[in-house]
Formats: sequence, structure tokens, C-alpha cells
Amino acid sequence: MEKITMEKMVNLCKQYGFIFQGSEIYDGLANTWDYGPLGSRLKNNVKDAWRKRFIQERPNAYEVDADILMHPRVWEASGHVASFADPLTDCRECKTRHRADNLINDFSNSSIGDAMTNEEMIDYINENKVPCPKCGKTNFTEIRQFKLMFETHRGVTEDAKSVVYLRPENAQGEYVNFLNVQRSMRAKLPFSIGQIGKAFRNEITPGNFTFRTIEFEQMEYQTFCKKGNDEVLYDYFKEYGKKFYMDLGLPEEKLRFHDHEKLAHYAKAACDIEYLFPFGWGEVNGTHNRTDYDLSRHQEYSGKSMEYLDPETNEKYIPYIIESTYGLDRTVLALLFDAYHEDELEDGSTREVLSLHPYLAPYKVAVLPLVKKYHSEKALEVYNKLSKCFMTTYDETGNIGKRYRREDVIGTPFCITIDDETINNNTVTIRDRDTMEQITLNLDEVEKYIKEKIQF
RNA sequence: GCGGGUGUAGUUCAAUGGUAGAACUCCAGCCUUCCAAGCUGAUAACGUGGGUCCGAUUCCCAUCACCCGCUCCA
Repeated sequence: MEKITMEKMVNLCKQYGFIFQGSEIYDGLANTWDYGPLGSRLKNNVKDAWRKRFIQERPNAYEVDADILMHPRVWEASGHVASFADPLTDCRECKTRHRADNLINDFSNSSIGDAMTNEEMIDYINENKVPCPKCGKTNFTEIRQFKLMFETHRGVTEDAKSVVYLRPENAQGEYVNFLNVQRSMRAKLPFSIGQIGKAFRNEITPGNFTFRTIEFEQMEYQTFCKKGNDEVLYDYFKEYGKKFYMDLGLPEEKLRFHDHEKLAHYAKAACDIEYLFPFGWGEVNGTHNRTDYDLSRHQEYSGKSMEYLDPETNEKYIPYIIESTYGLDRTVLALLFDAYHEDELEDGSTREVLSLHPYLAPYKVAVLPLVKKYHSEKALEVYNKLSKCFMTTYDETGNIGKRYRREDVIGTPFCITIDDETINNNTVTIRDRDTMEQITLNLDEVEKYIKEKIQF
């Protein structure tokens, strides 16, 4: 089994219509990628798998679809306006770039830099001769804020008062709807709000194909609970997440937990699930114990009570939140890497195979007439029937072996061959991508057979 | 953002200061009754913008994109 490189994966994705470079005919826009016909099928299937496990199969779980644009006060309350802007300074001597607050904190071995204004930081650096970690000299440029949130303006004029942000995380869309969902669903704690959607971060150096991009999609899950239940739920969702990835087909030895030492401003505990990509371990999920931070802040900033009246104890309190976020693009990338391999066949030839879980495969079944001029009419009949149930594809070009290989590399789990037997006896040969086994089925049984095999 | 590398067809490669050649893929046709066979034909590229030159895909500069390291990354 050959190891696949990033370069080869980028190529394969382009070749077969999974992922294209964004705005390609204009030479691309850095770190944007478009999902093609097969990629968007795969991505949607991952979303559906997540929905099944997290919304459909878990009790007290509700999905929302909140707007990307939210009231700017949301981001003040969440702390993103304050902390999502890095104070950056360049060393004039060696041209390296640093975060001024980190320079000061590391130098003083404290966290005094966090509370300083830009002017205070510059003064501190100059007075204390804080050295550049790279070259040891003290000769820094003025501090510039690097804004990690994308800004835009509502209305037709670029008025500073009308700034709105593209959300840097989905979570706030769930938090601001906490009361709405709780009331309209008559939900009792603990309950969960999930959301799939895009978020945007103006990061300095994205890269590694779709692993880090400026626009990305997350599958988020917020569980609201009583303080005291939070730690149990935190551990529970870490394991549930790992199980989810294994159900999707990722092997346990390529998954690991990684606890955070440095915590975000909102978190009491944080743990990633990492997958072993060709470039190393990379985060695919993050589980955070966000405590009552977010809802307390929204209560403070909005003036609306975020308290929950516990019907059992008649206590009023602000719930704790356990967040578990799945990077959708990263999950898709991990699945692609994991699924790809090259098989050597008995005759010495190789076939490229994408062994995706059948539930995730872009096409579930390919209908192939054995010989075009004899069997295509019947094959199209079968195609029309099956495409009412499954994503089905049809191919009559070249010879049958070539068409099998084509389906292998895009992950189609089943190929149905239409031959004389189909015309005479209504039976078809169905071939399994992974086992290469061929069985004969009556045409009426095919639908049921595939349906069973693609269960998630 | 820094350093290094790379940009020629969908892919992999070639040649050239006088506008580019192949293989595979793809498409059409023929053939073909179960794993990339064969035959015929067709489409298809010098990342972009400047400069030097009679003439630039080739030399120079800039730019854009990708890759590898750093850096950064709630």
C-alpha cells in the first residue's frame, strides 16, 4: 500500500472533481478551495452522518441554522473583538514577526502584557530592552493590529458605525438562540444545540490544502447543562467524538487526544482529537468546557436573563456549556487520505481505490452495460430505476475493466453490470469495491441489497 | 510575514532567443460478453504583467499561485 503525499492528494481531488482551487481561472485566491461535484457529495454525506449521530440519535438535541452575520455586540460579548486581534510587531534587524504581548509575557514570565495597550507595550519593550527571540536585538516596529475577524459593512456606505463581522466561530449562533430553542422545544437540561455552517478567520498563514483555510465549515455541538455535570459531559463528548470518527472509518491508531495547556479566554478545559495526516498530527475536533462564560457575557451585554429555571429544584442558574466542534473540511480531508490506497492485482496491474464508507461515497452505485451496443438500453432502464433511490452513475465507454477502475478511484462501493442475463432473466452482477466479490442478484433485490450495505 | 523550491495540455515529462513534441487521461467511432487490451480520429499548454531584443515560452524584473521549512494559529 503506497503512502499518498499532499501533492498527490491535491491532484487526485482536482482530477476527479472532489476539490478545485478557488477562482482557478484567475490564478486562484490563496487558501480558498471549491468542492466539486464529488467533493460536495462527500461533504454533504459527512454532514448527514454527523446529523444522524448527533441530532437524530441523541435525545434532546436540536439543530439550528443561524445567520453568518450577527449583531456586532455579539462579538464584543464573546470577547472576540478584544482578543481576536493580535498586536504584531516586526524585528527590524532580522525581519521576524512577533506578537508584542507574547514578547512581554515571555520576557517577564508573567501575563502583564495581556492588559496593556499598544503604546504601553511599546514603552515596556523599549524601557526593558526586551530582546528579539531570534536575533537578540531590541529594534521593533510600531505595533499593528492584525484582525483575525473579517469585517464588512452593512448599508451602501463604508460607515464605521455599520461594521459587521463574518463570524469567526459558529458557537455564538447557538448561544444567542439558547432561550429560543429551550422555550420552543420545551427543552430541559441537559440539552444540545447543533449547527453546521461556515466560519471565517483572517489568519496569517493558512495552508496544507483544505486543512487550514480562511473560510471553513464546522459541525458544532453545544450541550447546555447544570454546573457539576459539566466535567462528566466533557469526558463523554471526547469519547463520543472519537467513536464518531471511527464509525466514519478512521482507524483508532491514527486518532489521538491532545489536551490543551494554553486555554482560550472562554475555556476551563480543552481537548482536541487529532488525526495523523501525512504532514503530521492535526486537529479535527475540539472539545471545550466553556463554563457559564458565554451565557453570562450575553446576559451582561444584552441585558436579557440567560438563567434556566430548574423544574426539579426550582433553582435559577446560568447553564454550563460543553462545546464539541468538528472541522468539516478537515474531516473530509482525513477521510480522503485514509481511504486512498493502491491495490496490486493478481496480474500485476494496480488499481487506485478510495475505500470510503459506503454511506459517505459520492456515488453509491454505477450501472455498467457489459457491451454498449447490446446492453445499454436495458442498463439505462436500470439506471433510471436506481437513481430514484441512490446517487447513481452510468458509464458505457471503453471496456468493462476500465469502467470498474474508474469507479474504484472515486469510491463507488457497488458496480452493477448489465448483460444478456439481465435481458433474459432479469438478473444482474453486482461487484463490491473492497472485496472484489461478484454476486448475482435479481433486479428487484438490488435496491434492498444496496440500502442495507450503505447504512451508517 | 521570512527563507528555499516550482510554474509548458486534465496528468507526467520534453525541446527551443525564430510562437512547442510525446505518453497517459479525456472525447468520438470501430472492436470487445466481466477488471486500465487493440485500431482510427479529435480536442487540448508555455501562470500573469512589464522590460531587453528585429523577435521572448526561453534572458531580466515584478506579480500571482502552489510545495517544503520557519513563524503564526481559541
